[in-house]
Amino acid sequence: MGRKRIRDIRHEELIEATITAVHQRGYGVVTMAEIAREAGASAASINYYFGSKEGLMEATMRHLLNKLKTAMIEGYGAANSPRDRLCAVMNANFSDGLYSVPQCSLWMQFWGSAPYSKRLSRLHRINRARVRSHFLAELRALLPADQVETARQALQCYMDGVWLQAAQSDVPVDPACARRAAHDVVDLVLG
Amino acid sequence: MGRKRIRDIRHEELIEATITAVHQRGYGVVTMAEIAREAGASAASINYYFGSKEGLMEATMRHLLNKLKTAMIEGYGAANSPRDRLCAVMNANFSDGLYSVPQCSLWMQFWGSAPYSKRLSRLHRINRARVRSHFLAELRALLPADQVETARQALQCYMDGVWLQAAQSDVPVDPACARRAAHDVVDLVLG
DNA sequence: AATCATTTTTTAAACAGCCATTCAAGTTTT
DNA sequence: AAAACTTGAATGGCTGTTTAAAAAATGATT
Repeated sequence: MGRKRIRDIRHEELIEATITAVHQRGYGVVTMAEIAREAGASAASINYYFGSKEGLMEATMRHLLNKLKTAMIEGYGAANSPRDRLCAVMNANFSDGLYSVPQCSLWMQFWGSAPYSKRLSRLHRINRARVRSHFLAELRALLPADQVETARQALQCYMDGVWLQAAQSDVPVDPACARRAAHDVVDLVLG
Repeated sequence: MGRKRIRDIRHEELIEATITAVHQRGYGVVTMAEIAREAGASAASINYYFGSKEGLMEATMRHLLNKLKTAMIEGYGAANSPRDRLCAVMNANFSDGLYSVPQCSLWMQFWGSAPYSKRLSRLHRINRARVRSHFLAELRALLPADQVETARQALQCYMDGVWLQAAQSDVPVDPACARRAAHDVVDLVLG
């Protein structure tokens, strides 16, 4: 039990430091030394735990994707109408623990880097496919077949767009407010 | 007359090469040498014409922003109802000359880098404000006041989201198709 | 047309700096 | 004692930028 403790603690610390440091300095520019300083560790220890810079980035992305997945599953279970389940997907993306400027910033930087890394683009593809199929499943129960795809694109692109905007905000964003706006958009799309 | 020719030719060549090279390799990773090779020139000549790597990037962004501005003004003049003008803004963003994978890719990378560069973030802010005010002006004529802001966000975020998606596509995108989808979304939002 | 001084354009090579990664030598924990 | 953890320092490679010198274009003068 104790054997695994330190390893887990360092993993979390370094991933949190990565989120902060990447947000502050930019994905392509941030250095191992900066991330290490943010975590109060040394650059060498990052390689000890993650093997390489890319390994750290992948682990950080996995961490965020897991948070998203968890939030989604949680909200999905509580909802019991198609419309509520649609909103649950939105709520997950705009949940308190996920929808913050540093995390949206990181997400956007990952989007930018994904096309150039096999490992990152795989994660990206999987996540996008999951969101997509959730949307489709609910929309099919609510709209005529020929409107489903338009509605899905509108909702999914809206979600991405909001994150993109949040990533560039220089003031903190308000998750509750974003959720309310998202519900308005859902209602708008459902007519 | 002939005096200015070479300078202008090189500017265009290098900017085109930048779009291609950044799309292929990524904004944060692409090197001066790679861009130069793409243009059939030397890295030193880039500095001769643009002063620095950042100068080249700024010039490239300005080039794209100008294309967008031109396309927008053009379509705006031809439209003569609020709804058509809304579509004109969309059409500009999805016009044949602008809506391509490499250019969307560049745009996304630009979004990611903007927060870390005074010069780039200024360009970004100006462009976003222009789109925003165009949307608001038309929506005010079409919707009750309390729905205008929701509708604007839905449309603007949708636009950004579609670009984001295009940037990650590994097959060419279809501008005409994107415009049609955008019109559907406009109609959806207008009810 | 031909010459030649001047300006503009081009690049190879040198420069200076930075960074991810490795490694050996320590420290701490089990 | 063994295993796990930590890091300072060395390594090797790569990058943007500068420089100096050559090549090409230009324009004035003959």
